Amino acid sequence: MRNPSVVSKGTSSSVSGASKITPCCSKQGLKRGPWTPEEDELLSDYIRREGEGRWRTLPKRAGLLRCGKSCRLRWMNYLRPSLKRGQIAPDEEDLILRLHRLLGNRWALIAGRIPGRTDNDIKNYWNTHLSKKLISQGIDPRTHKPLNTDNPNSSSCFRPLAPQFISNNTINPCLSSPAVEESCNVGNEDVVKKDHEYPAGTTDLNDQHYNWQNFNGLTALQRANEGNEHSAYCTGEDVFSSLLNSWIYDEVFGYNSVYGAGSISYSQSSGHDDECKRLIDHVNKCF
DNA sequence: AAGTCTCTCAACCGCGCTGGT
DNA sequence: GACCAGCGCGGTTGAGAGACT
Repeated sequence: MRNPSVVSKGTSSSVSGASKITPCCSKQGLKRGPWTPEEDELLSDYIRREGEGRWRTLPKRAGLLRCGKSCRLRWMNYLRPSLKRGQIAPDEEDLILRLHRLLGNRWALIAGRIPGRTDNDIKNYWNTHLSKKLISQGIDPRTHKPLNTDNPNSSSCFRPLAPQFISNNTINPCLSSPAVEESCNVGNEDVVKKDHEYPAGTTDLNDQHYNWQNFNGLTALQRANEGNEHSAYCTGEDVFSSLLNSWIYDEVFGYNSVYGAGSISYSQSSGHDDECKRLIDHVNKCF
């Protein structure tokens, strides 16, 4: 944990570039570091009364000497009543693995599929447990493929599934799952608006210069994850959510063969291809 | 008991996106 | 279209706790 402190001139953000100061964190007199129970109570009480949002002005209104960012983080990662504390269960771990293979390091997206867990939880758990576990099993945690020491560049071809499917109407040839490619490359159709083309020559989605997190389909997916799943097929968001669910739980990924038998059992969706086509048709209509 | 090492995870930082003007 | 404020995300840090010597 970081030492409680008060921000003064010359914090790291201001040192690195005076022209690029994050305003809410550059104010003098703001407290940093671990939150006290009193601060937690102030923040919780305020949000219970007034609701979330307007983080920028929240600290002042709530009587806190914190920046809005810090308040948001504390609420999202620790104080929200819906949060689940304690160890990650085996079924959650299995889900994280599946989702990470699909989405890569999109922790917020992954967390959106796991009730009560935050992106920070997932990220920490991945970095401290799962990546090591996969390595010990001879699996590259980044690519989810067997580690190949002979060919250190073999992983460069890997891309998580979502961007190929969502941002390109042509499926990338480097897709790791031919079955997915086959089932989702339906007539080479546009699935969603092409606001964010996958940059030519980009070989690694973890490349920080290419950020697809806010691609329409994924933000839509996130919103869908936030509680609209009951109204399936009403919006594009719901379709993505449904589609993702079917991907996660379908045997098309052959997960059992890689990670061993899962600790949870999902009913296999019969007619997966038909379902995919139906969903994609619907998405086309929505957009 | 004391010192050192390792692990965990809360918190911070910087960047990119969105929406308003 | 340009600019700006606010928000959300992924990567990283480092204090504290526990394990080990």
